[in-house]
Amino acid sequence: MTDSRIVFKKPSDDIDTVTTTVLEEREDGGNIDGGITSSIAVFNPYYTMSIQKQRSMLPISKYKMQVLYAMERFRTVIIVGETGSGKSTQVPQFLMESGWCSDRRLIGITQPRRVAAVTLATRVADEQLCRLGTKVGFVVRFGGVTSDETMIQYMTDGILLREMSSDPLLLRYSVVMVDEAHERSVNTDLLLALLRRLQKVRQDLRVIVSSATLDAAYFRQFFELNDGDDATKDTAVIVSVEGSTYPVDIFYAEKPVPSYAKAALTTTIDIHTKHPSGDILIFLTGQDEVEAFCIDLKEQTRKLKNCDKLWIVPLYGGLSQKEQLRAFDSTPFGTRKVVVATNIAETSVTIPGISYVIDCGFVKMRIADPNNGIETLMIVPISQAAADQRAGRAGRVRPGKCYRLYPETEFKKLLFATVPEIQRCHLAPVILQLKTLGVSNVVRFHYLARPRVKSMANGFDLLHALGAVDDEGALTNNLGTKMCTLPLPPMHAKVLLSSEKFGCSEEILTILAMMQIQEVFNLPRNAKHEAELTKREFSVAEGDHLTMLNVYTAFCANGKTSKWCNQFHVNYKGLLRAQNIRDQLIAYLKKYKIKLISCKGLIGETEKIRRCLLSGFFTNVARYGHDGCYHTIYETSKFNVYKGSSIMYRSEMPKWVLFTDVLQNSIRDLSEIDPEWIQELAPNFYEYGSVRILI
DNA sequence: CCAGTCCCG
Repeated sequence: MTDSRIVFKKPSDDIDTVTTTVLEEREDGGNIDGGITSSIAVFNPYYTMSIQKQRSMLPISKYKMQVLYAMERFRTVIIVGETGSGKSTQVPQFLMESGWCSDRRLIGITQPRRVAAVTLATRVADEQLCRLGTKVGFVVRFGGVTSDETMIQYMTDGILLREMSSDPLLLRYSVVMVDEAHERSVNTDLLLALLRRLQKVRQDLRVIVSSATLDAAYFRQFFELNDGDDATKDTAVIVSVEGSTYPVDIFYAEKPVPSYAKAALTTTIDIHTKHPSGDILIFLTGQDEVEAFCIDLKEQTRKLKNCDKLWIVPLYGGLSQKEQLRAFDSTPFGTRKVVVATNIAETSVTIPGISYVIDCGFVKMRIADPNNGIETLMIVPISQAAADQRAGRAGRVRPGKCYRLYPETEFKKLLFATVPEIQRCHLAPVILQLKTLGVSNVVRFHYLARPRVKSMANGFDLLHALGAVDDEGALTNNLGTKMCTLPLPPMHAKVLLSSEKFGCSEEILTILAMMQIQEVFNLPRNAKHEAELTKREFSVAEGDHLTMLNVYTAFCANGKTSKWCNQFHVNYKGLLRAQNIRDQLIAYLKKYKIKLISCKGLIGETEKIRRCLLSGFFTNVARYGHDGCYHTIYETSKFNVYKGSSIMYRSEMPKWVLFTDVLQNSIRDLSEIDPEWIQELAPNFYEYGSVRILI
């Protein structure tokens, strides 16, 4: 441990950047005094009060008049407030109560996650003393509750993007509020850019940008950027940073710590004696590590005598809801809760009672290589902003401490902010989305953050090779427009749309649904060997995609029960989701009049399926090399095979494979292919004459 | 030995 520490300040300590900014106007300077006080909200401390009293106690309530004024006066209003300030629940109610729905138009609020849309709508319906789905409703992928009476509609951002393709002017809405804009996901970035564009033709549309951080200036600049039309030059910023932050002391390790578990328990933090109260949140990069760490903690607990008991909670997305909720349980007296989490605890889940955070400094992130377009799940250093966000989790109920398992010198080398997703991901889906909405020049579109030119070219190359766009880059009539509508990434959509031709749409439908879930098998550490054996039973020599088909078929044949899934270590939660997705895709196939044909029992059964997969995944093919690795055709990358792949059970590795998932340096979800098929199915993608291996 | 980030339609 070094002496270097950084002290997080309370909002009220920092007069320059926080308390003076209440409402800024750009045009006429008619400031309204916000009168910020330094009240700090903690984890719903008002739960004993009436709902109306609780509402009035929220920090945002003091800004009600400012919000309403700004909405009258400005077309875009940026609201900055911490989680817990009440902006997501209160602002829509302020607007509804002051007549913003009187012309039967809706206030729409977008959320990045489905659960948030549902829980916010439920809460607001409670506050309005109405049944969910009447005045207040929600819409998410697999359903929703709304009616003719609905005035406030919570939804996922994906739903609103989709709605824009059928109603480009969003005429149903008087106000659209984009919540969690600071997360800078592809969807929120696109929505903001599209809404800005829409404001030019819909003068009456109000946009609220809701963000938890102080980069309001960036959003404001974006909405005001003069591109020859200054009708959009009216934006107000309301900053209400009061939320729930207490000071957090930061401690750095002297040198980077290689082993999370040992370091955290022995050298960096003395969990048991030094600190009087507060639970501990530990950020690791992967689920596997989370489980391993929990086992370590168990060992420690056994060794402990005469000190705090530790209570061992893993938290990651793969857990069932019930298992996730264990992280919320309060601990018995004298017991300290230790939550070991993936980055799920950065955004999706907030655990109350945390006073200590241990930050490993890394995160797993999906990143596309702009050269070959291959998306890989990589372990990368976090940004300074992400490190501060993690630290902030220690200061929600009382002053806290954060231990960073790396030196301060390393912290200073980190990127200031996380690169927005649109600058890291594959752009083919983004291009399709914009094309659907009639953005003709996708390259010159006014992005919130401009993607790299090379990635853009790569996105177009793929869409062209798939047949979704023509030589001019315009959507092709049949394939292109259908691909835009399907709730699948472009390569997956291509596979589905060509499945009838290959005579195996029934099987492909199942495989694609299974490919949308994260893990097919659970391999618990305590029953690893047994789980391996049952997994082997399902495995097919030709590869993982046929294995997925096997699992789903067996799941259906055995009554789709959780009991069966547990017995065979199959991911029940995932399979139910696969079933939902499958049902939704069937509806699209009916709409497109694509017949459900099965190849079961026919000659060349698996060949049909693998050819069909290749019709969409021809960019992801690799050849087995003498070095025991798989190499892409132009030798741009080489990979190991993920040890959980079905083909690892084979005595001899297949010479050619297609892959549909990449983690770090390993390809996962492989199917064996014949290289002859590549030229047949993607005649224009590779320069066949020049590639010696294909001759 | 290699290693189940997180979400959206």
